[in-house]
Amino acid sequence: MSQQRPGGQSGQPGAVPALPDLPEATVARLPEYLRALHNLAESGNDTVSSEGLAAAAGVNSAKLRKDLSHLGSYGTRGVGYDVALLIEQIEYVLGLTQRRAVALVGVGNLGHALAGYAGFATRGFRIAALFDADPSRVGELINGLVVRHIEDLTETAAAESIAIGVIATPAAAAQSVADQLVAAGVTSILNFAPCVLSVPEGVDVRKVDLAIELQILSFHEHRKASLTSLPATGSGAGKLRPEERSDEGGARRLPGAFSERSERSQHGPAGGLTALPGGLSATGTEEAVGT
Amino acid sequence: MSQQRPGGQSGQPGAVPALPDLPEATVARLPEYLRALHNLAESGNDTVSSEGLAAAAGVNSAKLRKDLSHLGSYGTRGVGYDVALLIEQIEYVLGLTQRRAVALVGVGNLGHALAGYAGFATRGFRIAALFDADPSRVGELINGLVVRHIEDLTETAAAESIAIGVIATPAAAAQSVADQLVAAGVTSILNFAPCVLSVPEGVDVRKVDLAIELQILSFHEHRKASLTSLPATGSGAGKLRPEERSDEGGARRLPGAFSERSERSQHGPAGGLTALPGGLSATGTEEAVGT
DNA sequence: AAGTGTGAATAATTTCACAGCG
DNA sequence: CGCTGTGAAATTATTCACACTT
Repeated sequence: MSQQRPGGQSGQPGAVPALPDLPEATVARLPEYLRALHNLAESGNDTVSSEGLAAAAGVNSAKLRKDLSHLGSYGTRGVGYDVALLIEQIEYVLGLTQRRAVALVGVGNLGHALAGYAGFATRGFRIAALFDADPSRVGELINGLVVRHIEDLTETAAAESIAIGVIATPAAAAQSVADQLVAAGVTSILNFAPCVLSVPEGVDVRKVDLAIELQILSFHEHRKASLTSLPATGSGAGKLRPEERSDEGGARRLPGAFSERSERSQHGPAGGLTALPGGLSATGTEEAVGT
Repeated sequence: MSQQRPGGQSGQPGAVPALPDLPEATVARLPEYLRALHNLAESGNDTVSSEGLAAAAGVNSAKLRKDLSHLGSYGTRGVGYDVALLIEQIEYVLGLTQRRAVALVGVGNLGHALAGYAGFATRGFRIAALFDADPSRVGELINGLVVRHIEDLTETAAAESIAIGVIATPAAAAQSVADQLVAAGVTSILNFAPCVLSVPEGVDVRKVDLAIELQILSFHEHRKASLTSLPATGSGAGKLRPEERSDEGGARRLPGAFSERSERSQHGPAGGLTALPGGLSATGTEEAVGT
């Protein structure tokens, strides 16, 4: 049963993939489920329904069940999912049974914060090395790790079996750092610099850009404001024209007045989640980056 | 022409929306285009083709054209897009014609880094206030701003017209902070704490979770490793079983050996982008969070 | 020619709704 | 009965390919 896509990418009929190739959207949500499950486990729950887990993870239950079904799923009808078993399964699928070594490049403002991030350790990773190009920073001790010069990257990457590189440099340096990471054999990169990286096939890059997140929020603010301040401007404003210099002041404070889709994609807005039933508080015990 | 969805959410036939309601996926990409456009403008280009802009933004040109067509689009056939005009349009749509005020709650490790983030200012936002719950931190001066106690939030939010709240507290405090932000009239929240926030309808929440990003990368690492280390294990390994205690050592270093889809969703991997044609370097001038 | 804008085709994702198991 | 697992439907997103404009 399950296993919707038997053959994977390779058309070869005989080969069975060692791992199911999950839809990307599902992969992106598994970590969220995992966190919720850990919270539940800590609260003493040893079983949970799709409804309960979905609420704790901020998705709807149909989506959750579909996602879990892709892993072959380990629920019991009429009962729910065994929390410990599901944790084990998801951690396995995500490759978290081994603690992966992370190299952080760029120990500026953000780099410092990341180097001190406790969530690294608690969620399956180990910061193994810090690098910077600035000689005046090399040698500095951060959180028990010494900052090395970027030129030592290749050597260190091999010695520490670096699996993931995190780029926290200015944009101007990011591509060069990425090239060096790739040359050192790193095939997964998390990029905090606001620029597009070009990497060879087989290398995964994920990007986090604070300003982009804010700009997306800004769009929705703009949208909400334009909907409320001109409630029924029947004519005019045919299209979008920068002339509308409104201050968007209109009415503040009216939650419940709109009816956008109540759930959003990816890391997007988690608005409109049905309030949690009872003891399943969504508030966890882990800390934010930094504390 | 264009304007695929004339009526917007409201079924009312007479009402014309002040803003087109763009697909979420498009909204999420507009900031990336905007950044690329600013880079192009700085490099002296005053016009760009969809091909060129797409390359600079890390997407393919068909997607870019479709995205831009949703805004009514301002290109010239046979020529391309006017860079300055497109910048103006996108900034308008994203609501960046006004500099929005941001309140940052939690000035720990990460909060400090965010408070010093230059991209805030350069990309349309103004950090207007810092808050923390820890009395020993209140009064501290960060980047020219004094840290206030969280209790002053409502008052300050009104005085400074805070549009967006950024939560950089431990997870345990995040829900409470979100409640206070909402109570103060803030309808957009960027959450760095690893937990799901429950907010009333009409409030947008976006989440950034470093550990989740790493775990997604971990999945792909795991996947790549299992594909290469057992190249043709015809039988066995029928499903996913945590027994496989392999070290995934196998073969390191083989870019170009796999053939995943060469482009990825949302903020996901930007792998496989065709190398930029000529002068359009994707490397910008902006800095990463922190520097 | 060169390159946008867009219908139509395809693919991915989400949601529905319910059969069937414990 | 309650709740999972899942086909089928609905929705959303991406890609193709080309008519059409400058």
